[in-house]
Amino acid sequence: MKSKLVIYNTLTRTKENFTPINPPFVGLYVCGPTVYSDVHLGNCRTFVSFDLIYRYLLHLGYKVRYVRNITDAGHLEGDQDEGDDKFSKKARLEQVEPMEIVQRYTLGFHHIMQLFNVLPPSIEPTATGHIAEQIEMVKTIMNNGYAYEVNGTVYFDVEKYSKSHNYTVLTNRQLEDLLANTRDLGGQDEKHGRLDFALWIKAKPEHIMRWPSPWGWGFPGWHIECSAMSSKYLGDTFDIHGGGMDLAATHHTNEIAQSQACHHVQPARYWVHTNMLTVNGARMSKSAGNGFLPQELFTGNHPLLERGYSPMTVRFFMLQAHYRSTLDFSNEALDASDKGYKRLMNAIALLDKLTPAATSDFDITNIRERCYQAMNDDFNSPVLIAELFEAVRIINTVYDGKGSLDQQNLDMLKTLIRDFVFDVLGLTEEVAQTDDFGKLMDFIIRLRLDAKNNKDYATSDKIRLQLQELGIQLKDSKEGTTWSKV
RNA sequence: GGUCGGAUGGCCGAGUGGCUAGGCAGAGGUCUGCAAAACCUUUUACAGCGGUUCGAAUCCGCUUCCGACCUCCA
Repeated sequence: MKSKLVIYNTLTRTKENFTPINPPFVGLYVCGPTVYSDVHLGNCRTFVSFDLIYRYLLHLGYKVRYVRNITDAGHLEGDQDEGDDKFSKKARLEQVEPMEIVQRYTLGFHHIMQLFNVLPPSIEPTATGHIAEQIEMVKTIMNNGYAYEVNGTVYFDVEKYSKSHNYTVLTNRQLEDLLANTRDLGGQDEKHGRLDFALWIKAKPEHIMRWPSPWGWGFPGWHIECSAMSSKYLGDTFDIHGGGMDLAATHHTNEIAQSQACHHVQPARYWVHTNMLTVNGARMSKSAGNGFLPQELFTGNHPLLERGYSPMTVRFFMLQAHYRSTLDFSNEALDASDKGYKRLMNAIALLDKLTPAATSDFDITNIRERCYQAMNDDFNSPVLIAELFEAVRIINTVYDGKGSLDQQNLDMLKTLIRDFVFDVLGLTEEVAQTDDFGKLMDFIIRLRLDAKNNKDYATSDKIRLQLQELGIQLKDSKEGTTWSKV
């Protein structure tokens, strides 16, 4: 296993060598979507980023159990531990059952993930499917003395926890500062401490999504589901826990506290946080109204978009930035990625047309080594892509007859492309050249060649221009004619 | 206000104490019936001011600006 993989760990704020607890197995947990509305592009970036991580771990030969949850209960409007959960609110607005909301947006999420060629996780557990586990966990935390019940709601006692544990381990903040910036407890507030958060919430009479518990009818708090489900499927301590950076300060901080209070161990060894997608420098978010839905991006049907971009162009765009950097969205940047992606794919399409020579002007081993170096350095996909464009130049040069590859290097080049472009980056060719459409194109190209051989340039140009209007670009060369979608 | 992270050429975006990132765009050239593509060459750079160093865009300090989190968000 060529594994000198280093991963940036939010817990230590440094890059660390990746050493699984129980190799070759790797446990990976990622906080999934809350399915009360459509996923926007920023959400997608996180899942594409972890798809890259998952794919590379698989490529290295690890047996990865990838758990990514669906939050379908307990996520409140405003994190004040009061009011409605997001599903009930949306359901009331649309006059449907909350679980209809859950179903609709879960299906939508899966559809979008497929378009982005994001591999499904090994297990995709839901919060509503693990109510019993969550209740058990809350009971244990209470028994361990880190939670208390008030009128059917159970709160986590942050103050008590922080006497023996580092509550702010992920964010390095001072507890006093947190306290200073938290609102005053009102007279009617049930919480003992300002930072306390709900593990279990008493259902109001009108609340539809509710389950029986030792504390009466209620529903789980937002954070407890991830603790309960990650420990159920990956163990009390597992290898990697991931999510968007925005979750670190609250959700993940509380997850760690709950898990510690329950199991007396850190839940995850490596905490990985992906950065935000921005628009004009500001974070894309649901509430700011600057979010794109994937469908709007694909069709170009949005005021900020000049045209539509294909899912693979968008995936490529995302992978051209490192997952821990913000990525700024713009039409210009998408255009550049679109052309770059097509350049990459056009070169790959030429790969099968290359004929091996007796000698080789290029050494693919070096490029391969650099590709691994890039990915081993905290999954540096932009550097990987830069290396792959080196391979693109080699392919084009050989195709132009200005350089040669022997059989061994040609085979290595094909393996390199398969491994890194398709397996690790998860890119796909959006138009297959071998299907019926491709056969049809071959036929048209032969017709045009006949015309050209007869010096009937009027006909050959007509064919070329007509195809261009249909969005298909012909390219003549010594080896023959190829085509690509514009 | 607190914590954290940024500021790289026309745009996006890597990286690093001395060696070309890459993509897109621009310029010139080669090839070509035309077109496109490809290939070659090439212009524009590391926010500002100090300091450390033989040498800093890269380390340190200060300044300015920006963002994220601290209230729901991947």
